[in-house]
Amino acid sequence: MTVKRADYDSDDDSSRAKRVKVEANGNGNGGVKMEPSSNPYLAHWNDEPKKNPDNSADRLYSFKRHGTNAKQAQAAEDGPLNPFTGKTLSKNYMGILKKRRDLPVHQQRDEFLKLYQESQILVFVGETGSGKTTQIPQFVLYDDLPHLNSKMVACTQPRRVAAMSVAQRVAEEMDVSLGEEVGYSIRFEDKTGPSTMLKYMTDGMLLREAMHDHDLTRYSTIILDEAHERTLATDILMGLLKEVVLRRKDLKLIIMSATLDATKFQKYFHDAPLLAVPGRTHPVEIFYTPAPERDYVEAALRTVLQIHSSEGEGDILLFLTGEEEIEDACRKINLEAQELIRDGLAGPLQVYPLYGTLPPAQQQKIFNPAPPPATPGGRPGRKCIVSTNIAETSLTIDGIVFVVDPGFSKQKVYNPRIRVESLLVSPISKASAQQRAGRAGRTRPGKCFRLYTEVAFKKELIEQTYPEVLRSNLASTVLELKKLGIDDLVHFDLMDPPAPETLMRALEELNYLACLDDEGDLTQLGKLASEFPLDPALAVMLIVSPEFYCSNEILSLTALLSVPQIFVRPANNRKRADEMKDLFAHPDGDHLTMLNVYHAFKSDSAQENPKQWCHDHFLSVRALQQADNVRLQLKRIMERNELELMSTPFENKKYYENIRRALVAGFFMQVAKRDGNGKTYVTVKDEQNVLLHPSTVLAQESEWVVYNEFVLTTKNYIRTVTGVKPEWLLDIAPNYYDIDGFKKGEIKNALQRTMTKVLRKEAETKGRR
DNA sequence: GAGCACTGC
Repeated sequence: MTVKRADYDSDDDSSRAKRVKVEANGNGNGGVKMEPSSNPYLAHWNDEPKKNPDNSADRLYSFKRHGTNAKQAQAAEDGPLNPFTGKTLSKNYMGILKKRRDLPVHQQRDEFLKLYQESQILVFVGETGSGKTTQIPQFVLYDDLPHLNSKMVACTQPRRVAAMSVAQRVAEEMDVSLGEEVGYSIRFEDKTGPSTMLKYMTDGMLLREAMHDHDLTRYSTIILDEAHERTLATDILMGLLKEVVLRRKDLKLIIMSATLDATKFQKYFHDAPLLAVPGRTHPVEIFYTPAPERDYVEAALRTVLQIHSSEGEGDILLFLTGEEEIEDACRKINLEAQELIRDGLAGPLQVYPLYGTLPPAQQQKIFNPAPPPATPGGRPGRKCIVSTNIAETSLTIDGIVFVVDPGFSKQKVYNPRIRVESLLVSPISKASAQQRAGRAGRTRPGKCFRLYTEVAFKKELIEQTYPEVLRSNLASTVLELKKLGIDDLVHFDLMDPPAPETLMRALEELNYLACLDDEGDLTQLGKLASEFPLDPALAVMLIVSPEFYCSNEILSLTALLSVPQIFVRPANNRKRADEMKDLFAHPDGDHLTMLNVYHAFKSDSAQENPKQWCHDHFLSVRALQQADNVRLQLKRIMERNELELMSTPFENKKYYENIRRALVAGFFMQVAKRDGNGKTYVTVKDEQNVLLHPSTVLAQESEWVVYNEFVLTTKNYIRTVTGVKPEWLLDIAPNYYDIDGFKKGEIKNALQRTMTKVLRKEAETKGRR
C-alpha cells in the first residue's frame, strides 16, 4: 500500500497547493527560472548560461514556443555553446552537424516546422535514408522547448535495439551524454534522468505508461515512428492518442511512416496534414520469373548459384521462412558452390544463416567482409545471407546488391473459433516485397529477383501485411484497454477493427478468468492482472498462487513460460540432449520439469559457471538468464501489490500438488482429456483432437492435462503439459466446469462421474463426523 | 517422435 499512497501524493491537495505557490512566485514557467538552490528538484538545472548574456544557451529562452523557424534553430545549433547544456560544443559535434545538414529531411525543415506549428497532428512520410528518426525529434526540440515547460518529447520504436541505438546516435549528435538530455526507456532499462527532454522508447513502454497516466501528461509532443509496421502497441497507441489529443489541446502528435499507406494514417487522423520527404537509396532493378515456380526453395537455390557465377561484385540476400529451411538451404548452396568453384566457374562464396533464435555471436558473423577473389582479378568472392524476415526490418546489412525473394514468410494467424494462434507459411504483401527489394539498394544500384510472376505480384499479393491486431488473440489487449479507461471497446476507434468474434472470445476468456465481471467491467483481480506484463492466464495464476502456498514456485514458472524455449536440441546431438533433459524430468509433467531445471540453474554449483553448466546440460543460458530477469521484475510488482511470496516446504508431500493446482487456476481453459485408447487427447469445450508434443516428459497415463500452448504444424500438438486431476477442475474453476454447459459426450460423462465421486466422499466425511 | 517468423511489456 505504501507505493500506492505515493502515487496519490502527486495528485492530492497539498501538492497541488505547493504547485500553485510556485507559480504565484511570479514566473509562469512552472518554477524553472527559480534559483536552483531554492528547489532541490531543480538541482540538476544548469544555471551557468545565465551568467553570460551572449550565451547561445540563452537563445532558447528568447525563442517563441511554436513560433520558430529553421534559420533561428540553425543559428543556435551552430554554437559555439550547446544551446541545451551551455557547454562548449565539441569538434565531433561540428563534424556531425555538417553531415546532418546533408540529409534529405534538412531541406524541408521550415516546411516541417510550419505544419508542426499549425496542426496538432501531423503525418510524416520519410523513406529509408531520409534521416527522419534522428532529425525530426531534434527539429521538434528546438521549437517545442519541452525543457522550459517541464515536459518531454517521446519518440517510439517497435524494437528495443532501435530505441537504444537511435538514442545513442542522437545523444552524440546533440553533444550530450546518453541518459542526460537524450535518453531511452525500454523494459528492464530506463536510461533517462531529470534533465531528459528527448526520450526514445519502445511503443509497448509508452503504452504501459499510459495505463497509469491516461493523458500522458509528461509529454508535450509524441512521435510514433515506424507506424507502418502496425504493431499491436502502435495500433492501440494511435487509437488512444486520437482521444487524448481531444482532451489535451497542448499535446502534439506526429505519426511517422514509410510511404505507401500514408494516406490511410491521414484519413484516420481526421485528414491531418502530410509531409513527405524523399529517401536516399539507389535504384533496384526488379526481375520476375516468366512462369510460376513449383518449388520455391529449389528455385531460390538455382537463382543464388546463377547470380554467384554470372553477376559482378556484390553480396546476396535470400529470404526464406524458417530455421530448418534456412539451415538446409545453406548446406545445399555450400555443396553446389564448392563444385562451381572447383570447376573454376565462380569465386569463393561464404554462406551465412540468419534467424532470430540464432545465438548473437553467430548472428554477428553476417557482418564479416565477403571473401576476396581466389586469384587477384579473378571471379568475385561474395557472401550470401539466407535469412528470415528478420533482415526485412530488424537488421540492415550493407553491401547487399542482390536480393532473392521467393515471396513467402511465416506469419502468425489467429483462429478465434478454436482460440489458437499458429504460424503459417503465407505469401507476403506488396509492401513486404518492396521492402525486401529495397535491401539491394543501400550501398549502390542493385537487383532483386522475385521468384513469382509480375502478374502474381500485381494481382495476387495483398497491398499490406494484415496488422497484428487482426492476427492475434486479444485477451491481453482487451485487458490493457480496460485498464486504459476504454470502457466501450466496440466503439474504440482502431484503424483496423478486429472481427467481432475475436473481441467476444477475448471478453469471454477474461470473464472466465474473473478479470471482467458479467457487465464487462474490470474486477479487482483484473486490475491487478493488468499490472503484470503477462498474458492474463499467467497473471491470474501468479496472483492467486499464494492461495496454493506456492507463489515462489509459480513466480519462477511464470517467468520460465514467458521466455523462449530453455531446452536446446542441436540436430547433431539430439540423443545426448534428450538424456540431459531426462535428468530434470518430473513424471507429472513439463511445467514441473522446467521448475526443476530452474532450481538446478540457481544452485551454487551451476552459478559458479552458468554458461558452462548450461552448455553441459543442453540448456539455453540466454533463456534462463532472461527468465531470471523477468522473475525479478514480476517479483517487484508482486511486492508492490502486497502479494505474499511463499513456498510449501519441499519435504511436504503436497509440494508439487500445490503447484499443479495453481496451474489449474490460470490454465483451466487449456485442458485436454485422453480419448480412450491412450494416444490422442481432446481439448475441453473446443473439442479439438490433439497429440501430446513428442518433447513432453509426461507419462501417458495422465488422463487429464493442462497445456501451455497449442502448436499447429503437420499435426495438432499440445506442448508443455502437466497432469491434473478432474476434481481440481471442478473445485478451482466451477464456473467454467459447470457440467450443464457441456455438450453430451465423453468429457461431460467423465466430469459427471467425478462430481458424483466428490459428492459421495463429502457425504461419507459428513457421516463419519 | 517434432521444429520457434518477428517483436513487445
